[in-house]
Amino acid sequence: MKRPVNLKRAGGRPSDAAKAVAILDAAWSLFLDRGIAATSIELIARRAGVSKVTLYRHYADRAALFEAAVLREMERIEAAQVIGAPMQDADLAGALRAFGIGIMSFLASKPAVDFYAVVAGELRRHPDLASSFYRLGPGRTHANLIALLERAQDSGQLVAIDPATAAEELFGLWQGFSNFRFALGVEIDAFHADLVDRVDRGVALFLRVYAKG
Amino acid sequence: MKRPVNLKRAGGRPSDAAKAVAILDAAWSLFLDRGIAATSIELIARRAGVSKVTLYRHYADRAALFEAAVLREMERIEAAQVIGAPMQDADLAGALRAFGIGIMSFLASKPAVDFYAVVAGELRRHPDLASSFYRLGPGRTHANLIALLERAQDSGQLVAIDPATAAEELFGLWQGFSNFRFALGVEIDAFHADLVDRVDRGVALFLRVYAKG
DNA sequence: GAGTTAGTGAACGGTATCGTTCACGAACAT
DNA sequence: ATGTTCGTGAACGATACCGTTCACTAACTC
Repeated sequence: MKRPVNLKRAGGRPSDAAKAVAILDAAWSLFLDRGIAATSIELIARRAGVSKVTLYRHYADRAALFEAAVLREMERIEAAQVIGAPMQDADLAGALRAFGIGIMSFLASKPAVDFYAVVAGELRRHPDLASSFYRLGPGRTHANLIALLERAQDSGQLVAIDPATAAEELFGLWQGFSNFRFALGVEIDAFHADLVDRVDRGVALFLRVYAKG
Repeated sequence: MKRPVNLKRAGGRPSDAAKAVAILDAAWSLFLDRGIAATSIELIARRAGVSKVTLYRHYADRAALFEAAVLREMERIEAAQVIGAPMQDADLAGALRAFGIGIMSFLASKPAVDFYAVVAGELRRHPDLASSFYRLGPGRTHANLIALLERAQDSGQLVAIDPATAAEELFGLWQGFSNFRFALGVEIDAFHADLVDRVDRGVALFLRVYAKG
């Protein structure tokens, strides 16, 4: 029991929160540059402008620091996400369009692409992080899209189909082969340029098949 | 100039090719277990049952060994792939169905999922390998599917559309959210169970919109 | 002021890795 | 038999990293 945390924490020099975030910033940028396994604690401390002792005071060890960095990035991404917000879907096509633009812009954004590049190789060895990632990412998107489609069915705008299947199809129409582009970091500018048209084409095709009346 | 390769290679003990493949086998299995950066040369040599000197005689350094392992795995995968083979497409639906089943079975197969898990994090730092991967993988699939659709257009089975766009849409219908499942290694059994139905649904939806007549 | 905690820079012991070298035996061609 | 190459096991020097300790200063509470 080295540090009796939360025990008689009365006086003493206050912990510098800015250093904690500097450490996470440094760690994340190094993860991007050279990968997780190839990034040493010493290098992180140096780039953060912090002594190694300070780093170890904030994060118990390599693994704890890694998890903290990944979780912070997840939260950032989650906070920046506006997809699936409860929207007025009087106009179903408009709602789908907005949803598609939101999710595809997000997937093609630098934070998302970077995040994926960092954690992709590591997730298989961190099942807890992998499931968190799945829930916050594709799982949530899928659920939100299902909910949207169900509301449209309830209001008689869509024919009766399995919403989960339909949601996969619609998302697939938007995504196409682009998941490979995101993973490899290629042709992303071109994707952005075509994004809105791509989403509109997907919505149009989807509604031509599933719209009622 | 340590080893004047291909110079007066007359006598001498023959190089043991089996050891070279044993090294690649060991390297790949270790890459899968612990990741590329966390796998040491010494460990690879030990698992391959080979001395470190022998390893260095076959592969100049870490990077060369890594590239050799990845390239061999690419070739294996390419050899096992039968997608896009010239097929009789009197029956367009049947041709699309066969194509879809082929490509989606492949993407969900263990070698493909494993390959992706190993190289995903590393490709961003190996642009040459990344472009090779893109060409052999999604690029080739896309091109083959485009060719198939163009033939269908020429024979009057499809309405006039941009084949590249249509190919993306069709592939997207097949894939849906499954790229995330593959990358995370989750729900792959369930995907296999539903694979044929999924492909058929995609083909049906696609043809309902684009089939002529 | 006293007491307590945060932070620094430097150094520690221990371990691991890289790529190489050495002496030696094994397998081939001539 | 001779020469040449392949392979082994062991050790090498160099470097890097981990997580900790030390002596010291800085910042805060009481």
